[in-house]
Formats: sequence, C-alpha cells, structure tokens
Amino acid sequence: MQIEVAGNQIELAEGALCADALKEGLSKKQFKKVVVAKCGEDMLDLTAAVPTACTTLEPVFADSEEGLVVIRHSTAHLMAEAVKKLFPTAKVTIGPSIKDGFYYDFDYERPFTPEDLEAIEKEMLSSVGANKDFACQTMTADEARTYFADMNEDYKGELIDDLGEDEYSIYTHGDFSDLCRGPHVARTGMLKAFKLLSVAGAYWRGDEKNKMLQRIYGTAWQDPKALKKHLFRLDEAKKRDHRKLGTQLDLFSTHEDIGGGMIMWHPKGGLVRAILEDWERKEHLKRGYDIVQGPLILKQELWEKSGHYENYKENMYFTEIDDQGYGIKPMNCLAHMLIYKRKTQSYRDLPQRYFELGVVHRHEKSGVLHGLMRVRSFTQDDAHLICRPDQLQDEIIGVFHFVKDLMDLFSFEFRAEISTRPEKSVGTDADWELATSALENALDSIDEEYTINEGDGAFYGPKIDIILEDSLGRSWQCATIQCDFTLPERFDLVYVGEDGARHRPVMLHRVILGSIERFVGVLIEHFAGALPVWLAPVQARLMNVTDSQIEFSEKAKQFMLSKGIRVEADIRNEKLGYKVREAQVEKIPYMLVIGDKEVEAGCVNIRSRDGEDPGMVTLEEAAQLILDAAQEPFKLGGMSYSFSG
RNA sequence: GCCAAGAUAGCUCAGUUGGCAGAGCAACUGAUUCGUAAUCAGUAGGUCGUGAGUUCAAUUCUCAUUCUUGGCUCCA
Repeated sequence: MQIEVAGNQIELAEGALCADALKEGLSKKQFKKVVVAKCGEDMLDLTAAVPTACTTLEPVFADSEEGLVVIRHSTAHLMAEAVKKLFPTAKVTIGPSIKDGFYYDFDYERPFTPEDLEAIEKEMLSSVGANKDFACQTMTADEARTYFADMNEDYKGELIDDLGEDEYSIYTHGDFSDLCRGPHVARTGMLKAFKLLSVAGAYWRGDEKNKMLQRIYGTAWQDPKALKKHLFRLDEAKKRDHRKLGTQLDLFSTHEDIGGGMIMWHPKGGLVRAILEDWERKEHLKRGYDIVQGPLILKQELWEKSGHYENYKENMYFTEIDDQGYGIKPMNCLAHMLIYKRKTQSYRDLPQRYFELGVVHRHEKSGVLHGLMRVRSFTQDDAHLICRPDQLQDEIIGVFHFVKDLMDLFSFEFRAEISTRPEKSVGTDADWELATSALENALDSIDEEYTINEGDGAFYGPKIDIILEDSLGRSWQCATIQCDFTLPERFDLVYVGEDGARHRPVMLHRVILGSIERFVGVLIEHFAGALPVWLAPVQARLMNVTDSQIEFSEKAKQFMLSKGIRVEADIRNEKLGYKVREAQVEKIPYMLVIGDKEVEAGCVNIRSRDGEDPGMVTLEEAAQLILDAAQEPFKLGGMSYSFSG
C-alpha cells in the first residue's frame, strides 16, 4: 500500500506497523523523538498496524502538546505498576494526564508517606531501566469484567459497567495491566523525565459521598532538561506566592485567635487597599454610580424574604439580639433594595447604580481557605444596577467595558464564562431564559467570546464570570456580572413609567475586582510583590550616605511629602550598600541617595528598583519623575487617577 | 466538610531514641561615618500553637482542639 508519512510518499507492506511506517518516512534522529502516530484525529500506538483506510500518517513528537499528554499518561501507568508491586493490596482506579503532569488514584489501607513516594519513584526507574513493552489487547466487556474481577480490581469493574462499551482495550507492561483507551509509548524506556510531587485525598469519581482515595501527583516531560526547567518554574512561582510575600513585605497576616480565613491588614497592606479603594470610588463616580452603604447585620426575616435564608443559609453567620434573629451579610444587595425603595422611582431616574465597598462574611468550608484568595471575611467592590428592561443590555455592556479597562490597566489576560441556572435556585424559567439571553446578547453585540458553564449560576440568576490567570497558572474569578429578575420581584421594586403605570425594574449584581482581598493577592503574585508605582505603599526611600546629610534628608523628605509622594527616609547609621539592599528587598520603586555632592547641589541621586539609574537630579525633577511614573498606567488605559487629586 | 502533613524567638529554620531549648537574619546597646544588594562587637528575646492524659520527668509519647499547608468537594 501507498501512504504519506510526514510529507513523504512511501510504500508499505500490508499489516505493517505504525513504527515501521514512521521509521521509513522520518530521519533517524526525528524517529527517536516519536511517541505515537496520528492518522487524522486518531492517535495510534507505534505497535499498532497502520489502518488499511489510512492515507496519511503523522508522527507525534515527544515535545509536542499531544506527545506530552501521552508521556504523562504512560508515566501514570508506570507509577501504578510500581505501586502495585510495592503495595500489592492497593487497588487501582483512574490515572489521567493533567496540565504539566499526571495523577493516579489508589485505594489502599493506609496513607502513602513521602518515603513511600521515594520508593515508588525508585521502582519506576527500575521499570524504565528494564525497558518493558507496552502491549495493547482488546477484550469484550464480559472478558474485561472477568479479567479485572480475577485481579480484585473492583473499581475497574465499576468503570466497565458505567462506560457500557462492547469492547475495551487493555494495556499491559511488565506485570501490570490497566483498562485504558490509550495510546501509550511503546516501551517504558521512553519515559525519561518524571518526578512524584505530592499525595492528597480525592473522592472516587469526584463525589464527596464516595470513598476517599489517595491521589499521587507527578510531573513528566520529554527529557530531563524540560523536567528541570519545570521544577525551576515551580520554585520561581513559589517565590511569588502572595502569602510568602505578604509576610516578607509586611502587608498582612492571619492569627489563629481571630479565626480561620480572617485577614489583618498591616500598615503597608492597609495602604495598598486604601489606594485601590479610593481609586475605585473615583472611577465609579466618573461612570455614573452612587456610593451607598448598608449595615453589616440585618434582620433574619429580610434574608428569608430574599431567599438567602433558604438557599445560602449554610454559608451565613447568624446572631440574636433581644430575641430577634439577625444574619451577618454574605452579600450587599438587601440594603440596596431598600435604598431603592426609599422613594417612588420614575423611569427617568433609571438606571440607579448603587456602589458599595461592602464587607461580607461567608462561612466557607475550612479546607478551602487559602491565603488572601479564599477567605471568610472580605470586601467586595459591589454594585447593584437597577434599570428598565430596555436598558439592561447597555448596562451589561457598560459593566463589561469597565472590567476590560481594569484588565488593561494591569495587563491581565482574561476569559469570560456565562453560567446558567443551577438546581438550587429561585425564579421562573421564563425569567431565567430572559436573563441568560440578555447576558449572551450583550457579549455577542460587542463580539466578546465566552464559554457556557451549565448549572453554575447564582441561586437568583445567571452570570458572566471574568476569569484571570495568576503566575502559578491558577485561574481566579474576580469580576462577575449577574442578572437578577427575582429580587426586584421579592422586594416589589417598581418604577413609574411614561404611561403613569407601575413597572418592574430588573437588576444586575456586579463586582469588578471581586474581593479586594483576593485581588490584592492576585496583584502581589502578578507583580511578584513589586507593585506599580501608583499602588506601591512606599514609592520612594531617601537614604543618606553619612550622618552629615541627615538635615538635608529631612528637608528632602518634607519636600517629597508636600508633592504627595509616599516617601520614607532611612537615616540610620548603616552603610549605603546595606540600605540599598534593604530597599531592593522591600521592592521600593525608587531609592533617593543623598551624599555630600547632592547636599551641595540640592539634589538626590535616583536608583530605581529595576536597575534604571537616572543619576543626580534636583528635588523638583525627582518628584516629577516619580509622579509621572505613578501616572503611567492611566495614560495607557481609559482611566485617569491621581492619589492626591 | 473530607484525606493527609505541619505549628519551636519578630522572620527563616535546626534540634531533643523523654532529662536545663539552638543558629542566621531582625530588634536593642556600643564602636564605626562608610557612595548603590549585608561593617564589627556585645545584649536581650521562647509556657516549643492551646488543653488534657501517660511518666519521677513531656517541646518530644497518646488524645482532643485551634490555625496553616497540599489536594478533593465547593466558591469572589
């Protein structure tokens, strides 16, 4: 038969293997890097026969995305083999490839320890050394069921029952066999670079009602160099961890006496928040929002009326005062409803946009708490937009533009998701339908791409979530836009229309940063602690060379302060190198050095944290340089801001 | 909430097979007056997360609890 391999026409014998075909069509060097073959969309083992219908066979190389998936999947099998050898009573379940690596879930009578991982890794290496063949065989469902039942692998039986296929492929290398779709590398010797990373609990099939299994995570790459690079990246990411930097830069802390998931903001962290919040207030006023504020606790009946008591109770804190039940707010909407209702609203008054930097408390499960990213008490930059149905789409677009401006300001990459009606929810199907299409239409009308997240909406309405990625590749939800027809109904919100009749407005819940806590956490990681000049708690630090410049340093500090620059003076009796190092470690944007020369000329010598050195300039020029740098991001985006203005 | 690991000085960490608790940095004092990532010397600093139990003796062993971490489930 005639077949095309990587652009070359070659002649193949009937029943030839993919490996033979690729060997023929590729150079020796290239062939060494091949993991599996690909015919159209079908991935094929190298040991598989070339399908008779196949006209073009492509190689999948080890360093390609698809190749890495195969390597990681095969490494998961390799690990399962080692585990079964060392712990024969462990039962295997599933072991897929994931981003940067793989995992395998086992059911075993005792937890695996770090020492176990070392032993498993050693066993894996010995299997690689033995260079065992991966062999694939096909069985009927019944055969497969019996096959795994004989080995006491009941989880595999459960999978076979659930998948309901007629035929199953089974991969075997050495003494280890696993139910698997494949494909796999041809021999264990092709797995050259892997490392086991951690062990963690995971529910069987991801359901918390099921048994907790033990999941071993590992990473695998095409060669040791790529593995080393990945481990180095992990290490670098660790250095950016906002929890580590939060301590180092003295921004915030937690304390067990306060309770889990509660943050204390230190002077510098508090200042960062204050700058962000101040900027947000101005930005909201500019965009036609009103600033409002509701109380922290509200009567329980109100939460019952809104549906929160029924749908969100397990996340709420309650208290009782004078035999009256109160709920601590997990959301800010209720007071905003009542603010709207304080007077008769006319169609001319709409939209009403109520903005509140509202502190909310949510009882999150203890295991999910994570630094600033997941806490139990946080501040939302929350707003409720109450508008006429005909204004809804424009309001959604307006909010989306706001979000985009913000993402540009920090150069964040983001994606949008629309979440639809969940099981536990309130409202009619018609309203949900209307609300969901309003969100979709808004994004469609401005050509913004989005994915659909079925059943993931809030209990009162569908939502657009804006998801951004942090330095560790984790996704964080910050902004969200939620459509709500229910609360206006429950609170009987009305406006008087042009026709003199009463009409029902619709409402949007939305946040831009999301939680201030989380957003600051994301910023810290994004900038590795080196916050942009406009956000840096300390923008400049003056440092004298010897005691004789103390007086001028004080004068310079007062001058900078009068210009609205956040400045400190380090006049300690320390060597200049020491002061510079300290400022550098604290990631202060500008160091202003003052020696005898500077005093004489009435100047400072500027050194920036990223190595730029504008040299000796007058106090006036230095101040201007810093103020300009603080304005830089606003010249790029559609925003304007100045902390002093 | 579930599975697992951890908590020792302000920070980073060592240590005790159960017998007076250690380092570096930071702090404080003194010397030094120095030009762009760590000057030298000295002093002080701990109920070994918290509460019980076992023991002649617990930071160490057991149990409970709080908090943190890695996952699972769930979310801004």
